Amino acid sequence: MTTPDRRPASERIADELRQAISAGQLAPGAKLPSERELAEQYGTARNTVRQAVRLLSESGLVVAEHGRGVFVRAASNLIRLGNDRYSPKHRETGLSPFLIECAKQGKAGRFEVLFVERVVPPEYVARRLNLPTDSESVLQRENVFWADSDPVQGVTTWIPWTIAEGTDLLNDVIGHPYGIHGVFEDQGHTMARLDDEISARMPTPDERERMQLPPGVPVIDVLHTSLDQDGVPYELTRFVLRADLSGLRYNVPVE
Amino acid sequence: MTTPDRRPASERIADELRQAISAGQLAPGAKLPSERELAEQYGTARNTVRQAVRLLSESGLVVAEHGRGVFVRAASNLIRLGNDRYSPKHRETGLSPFLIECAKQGKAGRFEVLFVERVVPPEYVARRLNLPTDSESVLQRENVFWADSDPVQGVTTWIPWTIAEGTDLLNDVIGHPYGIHGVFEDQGHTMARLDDEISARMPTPDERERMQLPPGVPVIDVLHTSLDQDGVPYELTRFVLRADLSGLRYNVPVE
DNA sequence: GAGTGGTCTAGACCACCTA
DNA sequence: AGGTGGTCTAGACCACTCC
Repeated sequence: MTTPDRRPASERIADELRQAISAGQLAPGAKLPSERELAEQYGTARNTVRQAVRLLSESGLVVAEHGRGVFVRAASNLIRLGNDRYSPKHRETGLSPFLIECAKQGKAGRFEVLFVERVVPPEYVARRLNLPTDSESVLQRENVFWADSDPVQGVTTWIPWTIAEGTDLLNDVIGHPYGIHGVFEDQGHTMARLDDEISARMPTPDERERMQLPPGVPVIDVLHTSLDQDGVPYELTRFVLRADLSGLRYNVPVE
Repeated sequence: MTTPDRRPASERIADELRQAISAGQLAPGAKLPSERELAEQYGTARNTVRQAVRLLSESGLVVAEHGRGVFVRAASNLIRLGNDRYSPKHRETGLSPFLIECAKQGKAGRFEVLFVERVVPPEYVARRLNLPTDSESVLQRENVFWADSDPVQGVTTWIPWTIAEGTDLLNDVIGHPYGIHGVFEDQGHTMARLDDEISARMPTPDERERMQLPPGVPVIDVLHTSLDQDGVPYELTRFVLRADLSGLRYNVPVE
């Protein structure tokens, strides 16, 4: 006689499915039996099976698609962004670092401009850029980046109004051949250092919707500050990345 | 007449609670009404309230404690590790970078050694260290780091056996005043560059247990490679960090 | 229209915490 | 003992997909 499994039924079911997946009986892309079928197989209520599926989905093993079924998630290469995304050596290609990385992975990258406006900065922006929070002291630009048909990044950039005023940065489309950072250089700010603060968290409901995030996928939240040749911060960008499709990489000297 | 809210009741409830939290009516540490009370207030079944609480918990706003209640999570400063964790300037303190960071945040840091053994390296380790996978070519060391009473990091280090053999690295306690990296320097490897590959994901059930992770908290997974003065990789460390208590920071030159 | 996942109900019992 | 969250049941209807 075997020892009875005293754990909750939902965990037991999740475990059996997990094993079937790692054993290859359920290959990436394969469809699981429907929740109603599983409930009957295991002799439980459908809600219990749903709880099991949620456990798997939270650890990123499966994705539920409404009206279609639950599928084993295919492992995919991460698009890695890192310190070299601003390197001058990528200049000559005329492509933004995101598009270069997409090309490497054989994906089609594109982006949309959502919002360009002069605003009052949030506190965490003002603090890092040494600006006041009591006036419209920054220009805010918002973009979304896509790889193939997946939205993978939300990007918000804040630029001190004293720098942005009267430049191409106010337009949706940046005319400068080197993009936004080309404009900064024309204004006398060359990026000498970057300061990236990185966190990970679950997405807000808003982000979940905008990035079409499957449940159980976290986001990587990067607060990037650009520092010029004099150590002055002149631009701050917040990247929110889908953690299942992207990552970061820093290959840097030890100082 | 106002437009009826057509979203699911669970989302509506989650939203109202979210607003109460951000408005400060429910301060950090405060206890929410019990699920049964909320169900009655909103005129729904308890399961619906539970779904709402799950949504909040997944975005890290609240924590449910079995038998006690659901509490607004206190915002806590992140312990940020980054490129300067290996900087020689921290040498003189005689503290490891993790302990320094803990001290800054006013927390008590400590660590445990779980495992020190010669092993066959996993493929991703062998590839980055240019080692074979068909022999016990590396020394593997595992640690857990604590801040106050919370386990915040699992750390696994792999060192080529040719470097580790006969050194202090085989012992649980490293005698060298500069720690593990002091030993590497004695062996002729000074860290000139680091290469950190960063991802985020939900924890495995195993990690969830070992780090006592509340549900809905992701982990940050860092694969760190140390490169010496000749560009040779001589050590690889994998950090798994609780994303709710820790983050990363890279302040680096643009090359 | 048939089948799928998403949401919801109105109960029940268990495991844990506090008093 | 009484209250809390955790799990579970056996239904129901809705929203979406595919044929």
